[in-house]
Amino acid sequence: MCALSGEQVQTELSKFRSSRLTAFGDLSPAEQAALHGLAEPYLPFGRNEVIRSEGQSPPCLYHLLEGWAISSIALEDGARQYLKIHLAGDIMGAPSLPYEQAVETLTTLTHARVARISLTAMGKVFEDFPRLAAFLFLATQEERVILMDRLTAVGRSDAIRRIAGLFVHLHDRQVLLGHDSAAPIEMPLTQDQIADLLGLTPIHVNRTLRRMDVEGYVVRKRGQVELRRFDDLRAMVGLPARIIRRDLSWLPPSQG
Amino acid sequence: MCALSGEQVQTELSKFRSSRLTAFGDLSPAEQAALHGLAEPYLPFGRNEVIRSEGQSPPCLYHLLEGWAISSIALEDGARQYLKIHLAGDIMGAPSLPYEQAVETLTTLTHARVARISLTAMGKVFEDFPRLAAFLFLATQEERVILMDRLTAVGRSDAIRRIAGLFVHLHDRQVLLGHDSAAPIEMPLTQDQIADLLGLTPIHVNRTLRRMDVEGYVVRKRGQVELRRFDDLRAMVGLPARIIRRDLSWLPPSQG
DNA sequence: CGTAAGATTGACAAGCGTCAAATACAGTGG
DNA sequence: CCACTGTATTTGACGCTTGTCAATCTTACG
Repeated sequence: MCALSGEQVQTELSKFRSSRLTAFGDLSPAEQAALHGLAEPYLPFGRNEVIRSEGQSPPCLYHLLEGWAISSIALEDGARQYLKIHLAGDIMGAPSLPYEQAVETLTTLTHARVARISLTAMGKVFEDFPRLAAFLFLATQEERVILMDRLTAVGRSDAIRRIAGLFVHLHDRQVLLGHDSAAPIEMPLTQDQIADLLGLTPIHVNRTLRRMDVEGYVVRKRGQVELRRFDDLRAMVGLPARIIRRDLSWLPPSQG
Repeated sequence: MCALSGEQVQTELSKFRSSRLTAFGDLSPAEQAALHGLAEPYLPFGRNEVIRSEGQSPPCLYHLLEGWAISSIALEDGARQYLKIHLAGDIMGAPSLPYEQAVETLTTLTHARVARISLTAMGKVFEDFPRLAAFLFLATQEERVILMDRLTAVGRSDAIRRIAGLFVHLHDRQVLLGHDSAAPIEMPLTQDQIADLLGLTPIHVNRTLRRMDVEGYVVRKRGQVELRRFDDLRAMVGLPARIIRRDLSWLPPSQG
């Protein structure tokens, strides 16, 4: 069940990047060990390869160890909506867990390493590590807010603001992963893909990117974008920066 | 902390509608008791009253016992995006839990009864009722998928399909709450509100609704909508019906 | 050096937004 | 019972953002 569509399986046990969860609090050694226990041997993928398609049954979980990936939903008329950009450390496929069939297609954007996550191991986390389970719960709420902000952007702002929002979002996430805040952000998406992410057409994305370039908001380079006037870009988005809460004293205590 | 903005507090202990969670599996008596223990005395609200505003700190959880409510995010330019319609039984405010300040504003659409949910009681659920915690985790993933489908609709379909999607979605949820599948659906939203929900203008919503009426898709009544040609409406949306998975054997066993 | 993917540009059309005003409707008070 | 009033719906005219179609250009890479 849940076979990966790659060819060969690597056996190196990967280091579980837990940056997304440690944002809420430090993990005990036992909790870290539990997280490590989730990951199975990883599979290597090339660029633009499908990790798993929507409709696959039963759905399962994946851990992105290295590289970029993206999740999408296809409409029957052939249109495609990109939902989330996955960076190294992300858990992928969780939205499909409650359903008979996978909801989203997972595709690599770059070369990537992906490990399947055992569902029973995930069940064990809820049983033995309540605080870790609560962290997973909170991380899912965070994902929900990211989607809410995206929906707000797509529903209520024009092309330039949506693109600004995308760049600011990617900037913030890459800084969290340790990138220099002033450095250009990595941007391996094509204009076609940006269009499917923001509910636009590639032609209009092109027009708008060019305008942002001319007006000095961004400098486009090969595979990356330099953000000038960053404060102007963030202000343009029209949404507040989301600040993670430090006081989570209502959570259960750490185990081990 | 987390005071409700209503005036008087009622003390009747409400029955916790757990329809959203029992979709995943039956709850043991102890689990049901734990759920009941979450709810505090409830507050009555009138129509179009704010339950809590975005920015409130610290954010907390609410249980909608009766009536309709809706969550929204405001952009700085005054635009507003409605995110989710809440029906009786829904837990509201969860997306804000990881953050310093509440992300979404909660407003009633009809007369409503709302109970605050204690955060420490919620923490206890993770500690003592892992299976229930996993149900909450899955329910959150479900909410995520609902948002993903909405984003797909707003990003990649025209006005009539978005409205069809809204009607089909409300139909399905009301059937889950025990309504007759063939009966007209309850629809207390104004056209302005439908516009803010779907990323349109009220004028265009009006034009499109009228067209749907003329073409025999819907019959509009006072506060409700009768869906004719339901299969055509569902097909128009272009997304598959999402079927909840029965086999959740990977979850921890029931307590008590 | 050839080829394909991606980016760019132009012309045109359409869906949707904006502005403004009229109409229907429910609830209220006299 | 009937004006009164605010809210919601409806309609029209017009324009802009964005989409569509088609072609060209650039770049990466074998």
